[in-house]
Amino acid sequence: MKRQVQPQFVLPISTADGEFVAGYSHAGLCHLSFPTPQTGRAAGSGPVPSRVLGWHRLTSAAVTRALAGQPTGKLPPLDLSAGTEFQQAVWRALGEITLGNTKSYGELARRLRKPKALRAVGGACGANPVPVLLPCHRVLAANGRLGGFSGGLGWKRRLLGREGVSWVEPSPAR
DNA sequence: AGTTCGGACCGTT
DNA sequence: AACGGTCCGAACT
Repeated sequence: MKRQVQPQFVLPISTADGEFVAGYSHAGLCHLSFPTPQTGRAAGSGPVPSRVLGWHRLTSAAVTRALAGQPTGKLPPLDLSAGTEFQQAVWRALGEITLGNTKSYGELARRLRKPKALRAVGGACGANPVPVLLPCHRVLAANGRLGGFSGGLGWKRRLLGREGVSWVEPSPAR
């Protein structure tokens, strides 16, 4: 059961690391994307409700602080309804990993009482609609190895580094 | 010590 | 039916 929740309002977030883009539904923040080479698309449809503007202020501040390796502070309501039950469970668990700490995919799977679903956990992390704020970058492979990252490993290294976390680089071969 | 291989396992498309 | 942001042990170097 998956639903397609298209963001109704799309607003930019300019940071020192580039322009992020936040998408909102009527229920809250439902999408956050990393800066892309081609930026600027203001795909806003119609006037933006003040309630959404308020959410966006929270999102902007949270992203800026997260990029600086600081606590995000208050977050806007998150609309995770686009995900399956399993994905939403993983995403909620992501929110419990505090700043500067990490968990492995296997540990997350165990926490969800599905110890053998560690691979599926990886997939769910990759489908995280709100990266950075839901800290999927704090999920490493076993033994402290870096693991993967949908947004590009460069971002994972950058985010972890700014939080003071150390990791083990993957072996050069592949 | 480190590295490669191969199977096992789960949710998603 | 096939693929992953995996893991573990075994068999190598």
